[in-house]
Amino acid sequence: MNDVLTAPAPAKKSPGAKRPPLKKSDATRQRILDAAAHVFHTKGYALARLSDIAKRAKTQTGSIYYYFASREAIVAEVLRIANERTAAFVNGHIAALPADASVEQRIEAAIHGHFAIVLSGDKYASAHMRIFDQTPKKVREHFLRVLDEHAEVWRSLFAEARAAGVIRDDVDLSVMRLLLLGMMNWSIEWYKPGKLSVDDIAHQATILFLEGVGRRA
Amino acid sequence: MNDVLTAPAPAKKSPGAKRPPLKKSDATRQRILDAAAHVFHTKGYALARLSDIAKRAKTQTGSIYYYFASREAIVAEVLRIANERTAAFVNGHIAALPADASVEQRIEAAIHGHFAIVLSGDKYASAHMRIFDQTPKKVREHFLRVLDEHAEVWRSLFAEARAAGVIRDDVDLSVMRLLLLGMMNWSIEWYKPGKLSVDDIAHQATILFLEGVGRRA
DNA sequence: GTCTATAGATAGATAGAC
DNA sequence: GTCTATCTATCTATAGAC
Repeated sequence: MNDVLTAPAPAKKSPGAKRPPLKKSDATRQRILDAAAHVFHTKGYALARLSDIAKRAKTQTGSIYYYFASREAIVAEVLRIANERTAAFVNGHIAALPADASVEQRIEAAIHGHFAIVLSGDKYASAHMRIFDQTPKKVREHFLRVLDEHAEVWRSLFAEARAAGVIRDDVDLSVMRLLLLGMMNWSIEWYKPGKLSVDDIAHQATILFLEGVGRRA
Repeated sequence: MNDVLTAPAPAKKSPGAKRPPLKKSDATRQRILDAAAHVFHTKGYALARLSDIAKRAKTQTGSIYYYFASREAIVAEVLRIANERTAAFVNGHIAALPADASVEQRIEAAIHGHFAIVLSGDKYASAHMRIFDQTPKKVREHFLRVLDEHAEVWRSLFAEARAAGVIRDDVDLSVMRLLLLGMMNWSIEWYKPGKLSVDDIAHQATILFLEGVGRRA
């Protein structure tokens, strides 16, 4: 179990000096993971059967065990990838800004990035939001730590904003960060593509977060 | 199944003109429900075994079926009670205000009420937050409708605020409502009693919602 | 009304052929 | 590497004694 969680990501060994040859077995493993992310997202962890995953991955239930030691090892890997992608996405949105962007602009970019990955159908990220707290305790505790590491981006963004004097003094930065993340993460529970785009939602959330719904005096 | 969901709450028949006599069987039923709420809250729906519930209710797994037709009937009843209590709590907080309270004050009261029931350990309400989307599809769909009815309080509060001119024109009321509820509901994922009280959190959330984190110009 | 015993079904995991 | 067959455990739900 612990192995599952603490083992580093398979260190893509390049068996020459060339690009990874994309072996057949890697492709199958990938299909299983993609299928798992999809099934977890759709049915939740509890109702996701290995047979559902196998079917979608066009393989057999038994075959899965050639790649993964257990059902739990599959979720763990799905969650690991989800975290990796989410962090990369948020960081990417921030990095895409011009070097002289204000801290408000960077917060806005981070919010857009987070909504984008949560709502735009990345199977792994949406599976993560959906199943995280259905997951076995050990797995959950492990990824709570990972999540906390990734929260560092937000923490430093907020600290910087306060230092720059753009955040009012009577709010607690940790609470604000957690409320903001909650508001974004929960959106998967209600958002249905339609009238409003993901960017619209992100924009509305940015207004709410930075300025509130109240009319300025 | 449908019976489970559409049946009205057991219509406390008073077999005289007196107060309900609190039969023994009612007490047992109540113990089972309380136990179920606790176990659901603690382990999630998927991992909650009828044997866990029976043990905590000091009865036997088989005995549960004297009171409930199925495992599903138990969750349905737990969710029904949770919704009832949450609505009553939020409405109660609003009603406790003086008659001439402003709409901002009523929104603040509603926020305090919602945080209070979610974070202050009401077993039913916290079970609801924790297990809702692990629940069988039919149950979930039914309570989504119930939830939507209860959202009416928030809708009218927001509509009133806009009519009173205290909400800025460039925000979508539905999106605001959903973001606010998400921010509150997700808080159960991170809140641990400690430095900050539930009221502190609610106060911070109210500032965030009405005024935003940004410093006023 | 509450208990014990057990039926019946399901699903994760393993073994072994190919 | 992938398949089929099966073991084993678990859990909901029912039957029937008391």
